[in-house]
Amino acid sequence: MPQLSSGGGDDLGANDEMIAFKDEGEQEEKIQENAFTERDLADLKSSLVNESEISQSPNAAAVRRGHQGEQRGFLDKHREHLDGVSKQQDGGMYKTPAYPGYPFLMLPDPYLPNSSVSPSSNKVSVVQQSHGMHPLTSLLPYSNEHFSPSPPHLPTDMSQKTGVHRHQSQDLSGYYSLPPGGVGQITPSMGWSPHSLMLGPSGMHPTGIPHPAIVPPTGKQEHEQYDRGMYVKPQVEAKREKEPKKPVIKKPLNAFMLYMKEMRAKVIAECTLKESAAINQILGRRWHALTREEQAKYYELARKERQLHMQLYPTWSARDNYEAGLSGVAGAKSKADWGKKKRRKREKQQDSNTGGKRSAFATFKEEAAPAQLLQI
DNA sequence: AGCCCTTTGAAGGCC
DNA sequence: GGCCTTCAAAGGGCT
Repeated sequence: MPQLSSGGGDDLGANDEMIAFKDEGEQEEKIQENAFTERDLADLKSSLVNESEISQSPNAAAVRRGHQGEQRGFLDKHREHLDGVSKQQDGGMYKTPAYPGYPFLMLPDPYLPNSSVSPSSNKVSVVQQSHGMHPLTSLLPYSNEHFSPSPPHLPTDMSQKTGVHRHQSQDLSGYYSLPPGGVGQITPSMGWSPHSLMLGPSGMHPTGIPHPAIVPPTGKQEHEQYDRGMYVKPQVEAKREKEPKKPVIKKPLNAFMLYMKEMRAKVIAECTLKESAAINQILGRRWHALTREEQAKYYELARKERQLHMQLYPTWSARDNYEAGLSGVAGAKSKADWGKKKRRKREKQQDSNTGGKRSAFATFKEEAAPAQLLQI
């Protein structure tokens, strides 16, 4: 198993090493990249705005009018934001060998009505929270309060599955100590956020530690009906409750996913876009435009997420969610459906290899922003 | 209702 | 070890 082969150290993030970008002329390239990103974002935005204008968006014209300034403002803000982060993390993970603990501690009140941890947060609270918040807030539920140096609920030997061994990582308490004033930019909308404390019974880890990675088998985590104790059972779910199913433990988010969670709202606000596919494209490009240090922040976060996940669910394997087809909305897909999906994907790939049917979005991409969009 | 699209990264299986 | 596949989030679009 890969985990085993990681050398047994506490570095579960062996794979979190930074992607080696071109070293040659890197700075220049980075600058060009940023400049390009601006241009490119403008292209994408304007094409998308045009498109939405056509499709009767009443704000589209106004958006386009304020387009240039807005974009400029956003990029500046973005840089300031990142600068701020860098400053906050000065002496952080790459300067200090022993990572002193993350400055992640502004605890947003998850119970505030406007908090983006609300079920509808991603739809409504488009402008907010990301600033001044840090993704690691999501780790708060696993602070010292829950984690004693040797969690009593964790067996010394985690291996329960044959061939599965998820080693016990080092004392995490150091990671989750709460340095005074250590306020990062935590987005409460990120997966492992304090609101997970409100998880219903199905979101409760057997150890008693609630975890957002555990979602009811009936649906996507993002629906978050368990939020703030305001959970009201939809009929369908009430039905399903009759036949108890195993709670779903989701994969921990990787660095890019964490980045997306944090930045999505910003991009949506700035670009007046909602289509996730387009947003994700922009985010993907921005991700590449980040400096190594900036990316490192997210790799580190992701590493910690994995560590926690591993400690909480030592026997969990990513494979667990494969055949169950648990990522679907219904969450109750049959193996047959899963097989179908697999086949479809294979066929799709074959199609693309043989110049088969292309997605509408791919077509749109090429029409909207020809060569530039695909660069970086 | 449920899948698709789109992104990157992690993990697991297969050869 | 390299390659391939699946899943993680998100939400509009499409069937």
